[in-house]
Amino acid sequence: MRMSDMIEEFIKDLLNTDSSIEIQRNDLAEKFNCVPSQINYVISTRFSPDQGYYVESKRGGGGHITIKKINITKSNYLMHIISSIGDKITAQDVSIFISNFLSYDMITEIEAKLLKVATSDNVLTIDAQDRDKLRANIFKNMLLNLVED
Amino acid sequence: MRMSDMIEEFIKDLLNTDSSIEIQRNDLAEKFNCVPSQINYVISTRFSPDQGYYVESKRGGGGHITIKKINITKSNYLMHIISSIGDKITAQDVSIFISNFLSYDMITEIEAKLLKVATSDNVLTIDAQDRDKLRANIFKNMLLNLVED
DNA sequence: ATTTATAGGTCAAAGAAAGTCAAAGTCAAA
DNA sequence: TTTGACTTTGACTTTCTTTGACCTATAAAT
Repeated sequence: MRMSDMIEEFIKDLLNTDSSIEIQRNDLAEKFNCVPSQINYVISTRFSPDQGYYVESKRGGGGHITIKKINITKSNYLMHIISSIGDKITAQDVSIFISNFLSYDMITEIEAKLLKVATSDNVLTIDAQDRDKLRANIFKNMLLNLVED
Repeated sequence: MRMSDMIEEFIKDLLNTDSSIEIQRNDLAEKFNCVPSQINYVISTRFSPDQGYYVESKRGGGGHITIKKINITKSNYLMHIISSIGDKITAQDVSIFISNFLSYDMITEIEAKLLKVATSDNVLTIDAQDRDKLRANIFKNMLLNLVED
């Protein structure tokens, strides 16, 4: 298992008992035997606002990083996501969204699989230049259909 | 015996003990003394959706290829549908399939909507010649993931 | 006030995998 | 014996992760 994944898991575990946590970058880096900037990498790729997290930090003595899990309603969240997606999206970004929908219990496992499959690189067998555009279109339209009516 | 056949056999052996496996392309290539892209060839010719396999992968450090074998006996009907669909399908035919699934209570309303929207003409914004082919691919892969596992 | 120690932030390069595509090879059937 | 489907190979590309050098902000000490 990748180091990034382990760190991500560790943080998500913390967030499971507490919706807002405070970590110390250097401590965490030491715990996982990695460079401190690795923590930034994990946070920026797995705990972005789009993913429903709010992050703030403070430098200097007693510095720390606070990560908060935001709670929003399903249709609000979905609508927000839909409008935030531009006319292109990568498979990775889709996958981030999906794991968040899951962690918020907004969709079922099967629905997650359907979303993932219908937008995956393997399945979208067209020129790479056009793929992200097509993917955004499919994804947004599928999401629209998940918004409660 | 052809190398492709040996690799195919090897992977199928793995899948016999485990319905979902994760391989490392380079490792496997090394094991068989072939170029890595040979693995892609084997996967694309022997582990397609029509053959009951779902494939996904991730690049970069810690990258891997996941191959999932769908349990055919559990969902003969769906597998039959999947393999009966050629490499092209129209939106109309998809829609017929979907209403059948619904009337047999094989899928939920939401799943039906997801299937429909992900394969609709409006959403598949590519040249008409390629659309039915892409649609078949998306549809089959989505169905594969509805097969209970 | 200024300095020093203590955090965290940024960014780009290097590394680690996998994907693509087309050329070249093989082999059986026509 | 030519053709065409299938296979093998490798150069090149893309994606994701790890690492480290350098930068900035804050607090504590002087």
